[in-house]
Amino acid sequence: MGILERKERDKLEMRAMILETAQQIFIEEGFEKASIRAIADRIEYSPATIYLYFKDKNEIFFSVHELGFQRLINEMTLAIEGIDDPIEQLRQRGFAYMKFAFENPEMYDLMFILNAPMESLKDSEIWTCGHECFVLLCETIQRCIDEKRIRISNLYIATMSIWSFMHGLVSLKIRNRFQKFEGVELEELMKGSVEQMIQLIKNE
Amino acid sequence: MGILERKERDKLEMRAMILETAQQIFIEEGFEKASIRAIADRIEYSPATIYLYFKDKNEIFFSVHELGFQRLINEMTLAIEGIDDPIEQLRQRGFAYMKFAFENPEMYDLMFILNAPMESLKDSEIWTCGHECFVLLCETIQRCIDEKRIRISNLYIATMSIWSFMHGLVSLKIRNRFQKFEGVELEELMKGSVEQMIQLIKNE
Amino acid sequence: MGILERKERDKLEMRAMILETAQQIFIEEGFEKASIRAIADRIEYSPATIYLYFKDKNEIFFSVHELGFQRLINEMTLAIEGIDDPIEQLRQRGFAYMKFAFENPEMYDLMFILNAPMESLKDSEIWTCGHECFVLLCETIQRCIDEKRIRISNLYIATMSIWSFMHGLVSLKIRNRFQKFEGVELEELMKGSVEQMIQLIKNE
Amino acid sequence: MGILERKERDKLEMRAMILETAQQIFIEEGFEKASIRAIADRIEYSPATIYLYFKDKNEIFFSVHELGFQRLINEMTLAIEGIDDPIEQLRQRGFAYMKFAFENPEMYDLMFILNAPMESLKDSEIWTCGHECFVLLCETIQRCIDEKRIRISNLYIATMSIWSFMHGLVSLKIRNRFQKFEGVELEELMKGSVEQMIQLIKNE
DNA sequence: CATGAATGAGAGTTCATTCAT
DNA sequence: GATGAATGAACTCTCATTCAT
Repeated sequence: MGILERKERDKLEMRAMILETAQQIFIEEGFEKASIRAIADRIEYSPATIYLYFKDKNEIFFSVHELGFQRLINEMTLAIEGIDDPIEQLRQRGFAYMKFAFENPEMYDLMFILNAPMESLKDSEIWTCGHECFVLLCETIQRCIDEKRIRISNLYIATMSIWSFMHGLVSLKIRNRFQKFEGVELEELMKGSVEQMIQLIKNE
Repeated sequence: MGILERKERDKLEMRAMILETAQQIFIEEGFEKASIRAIADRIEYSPATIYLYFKDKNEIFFSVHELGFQRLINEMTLAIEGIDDPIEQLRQRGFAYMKFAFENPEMYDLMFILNAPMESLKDSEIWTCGHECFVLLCETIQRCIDEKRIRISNLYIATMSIWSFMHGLVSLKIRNRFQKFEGVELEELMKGSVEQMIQLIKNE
Repeated sequence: MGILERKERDKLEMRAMILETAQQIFIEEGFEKASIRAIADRIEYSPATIYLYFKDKNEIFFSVHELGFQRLINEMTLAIEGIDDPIEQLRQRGFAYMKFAFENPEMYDLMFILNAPMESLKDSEIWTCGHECFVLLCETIQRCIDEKRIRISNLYIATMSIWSFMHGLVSLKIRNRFQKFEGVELEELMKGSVEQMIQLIKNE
Repeated sequence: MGILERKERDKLEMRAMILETAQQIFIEEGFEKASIRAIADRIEYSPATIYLYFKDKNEIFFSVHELGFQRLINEMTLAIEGIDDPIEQLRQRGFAYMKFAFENPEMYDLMFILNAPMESLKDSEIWTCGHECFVLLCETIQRCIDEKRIRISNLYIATMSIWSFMHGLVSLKIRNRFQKFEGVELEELMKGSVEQMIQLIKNE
């Protein structure tokens, strides 16, 4: 029925609107400021309304962080379009990851640094969205291994190392621990580090 | 003179006491629980008194995180005692860093993840304590470079890369993003990654 | 006619369903948990629908408490089946009352303690269901008086006294004011009190 | 020191003021309306201030109900002044209890009907204030028993029965379940019931 | 020096109820 | 007849901070 469909669509739109707003607020003002009330104010609904669409605050931020992963997954997929060489794929995905983090630092925070979204995961559940993103990285690395293009043979170790390296880079930057490097064209330096890392793991 | 000196000494002692207590509380109960009132209660002074010694909460946590750095610097100094080989120094310092993080996760949080302590830095100031620690790492790496033991020649890039890698490892663990690896002897895997990293950067 | 009748019947069925559900919920989870939404959820209708059948929450609880009275009246009727001696009837009805209260404490609450159901009574109305139950007690007591089996001659005073005594017993228990007696086989003590009361009012 | 004493006194006065206000509000508007905010508004302090003097809402209402018991105990003590005959003491204490309940119905509610104050008692604690009041009743009854003035020999049963009877009377009245008797000079009838009860338990 | 007292601002959440559709 | 959507008005409680004394 057209009516049911429309209602369903409206409902989804409202959810999307809440999520979009929540996202905006903490991108602009940080996670701490993103209270239920603040969201409600901005969409010009009452706080109670929010609870019609989400169980509690954690559910909202878990959903927002899923949105973030959709975007990141998208970026990392686009990043290798038309590229066949697995090392080049790795490089491009690394840069895409960094770019995402710098363009959306609050979102990156939520996705990879804050405790909040993980706390809303019940024990039985799994960090699905994080996993999907992780799989993308694994694919590229698996190809690198299969084609003997990198000097690491264990997939787990390779993935963990590369991800950790990338996360360390961006999170130290985001949380302002790279002050010592400021003034030296920090972002250039970071890109240089990624490049260096690739040179190191590359076979020959 | 004696009087002034005593006053000065008293003041320092009080500061130290507050810091020690603040440290205790959030090592035991986490950052969230370490409210001004909680600290005041434990030292049996009033909250207002704390403001005689510290400008605000962030300043306290900045100072506490300095304590953390003293301990980390100590660990990293001990780690290389009697070791001359720079690569071995690097390995031991890496493990010491990891050990510190896992044994003091709340402190590591404060030192390298939380925004709070950095927010108390005025623009003119510098992250001194972080710097000292950083310098230790630089020394080892500089020796590695000088003696051509690693495949990186730029000190900045080398330090940034190695530190990022280490920080990524421990912070993803602390913030629970390594769920995918759980069950695979996570800590073993992490140590394996560090070892792998050393193999990669080592010359020959 | 048929249509109107059916509609009328449907309406009554819906009311009954709502009441039955409301009753269930607070028997299981207590008065506090029995929100309009909780009822609506369980019957799988919307909260708004409930307002088509009941003016407000109090009216629902008034009706539910009527259900309770139906059950209590039933118990008190069964209690004297085959018993002719009015004193014995009194005893059995007393025990039946106590039993009902202990087996349905939340319902007893609603019937005799909570304000909610009485608040829905307009001034002109009368507490009919309470009255019916009251009448049963009066009948037995009237017989006791007529046959000179008790030492009280005024029906009002006798009824008020006996009911008050019974209600006092069970309500102090339900609301946890008998802590001092805990450990002394409280329920035994209470039955002893009832028996004692009967001995006291009995003639000879 | 005078200063310390004054401060101590001020503190106690503030506590008393909060309690007095809390009491007023729910005497005037009922327990449900007696929110922390309502209290704060009336004393023209902020809600947060209340928490400087009381741990939480339950503690306030527990304290208020203690005040009530002080008053009740006082009334019940005065009630027997100059009276030696234990039966007469019992009568006077019964009337004093009833009078208290009718003059302070909301307070009686809190003391003997509402769950709230009991919930704030930890398991280890005991309902001290209720106990003290209870003891008064016991004393009188014990004397009645010792002097063989009543037809009950078991102190527990006697106390439980008499208290229950009295509580039943006043609580059914307070909670509006005596509608059937309205118009018959309800309060007279109730006093008649008390008198009747005394006649029944009296020896000879 | 130390503090008791106070607070403004804000948090998340729940509920009975209404009304256009 | 039924309801989805919405809300206003509450609720308790916590916190960093200030200031007169």
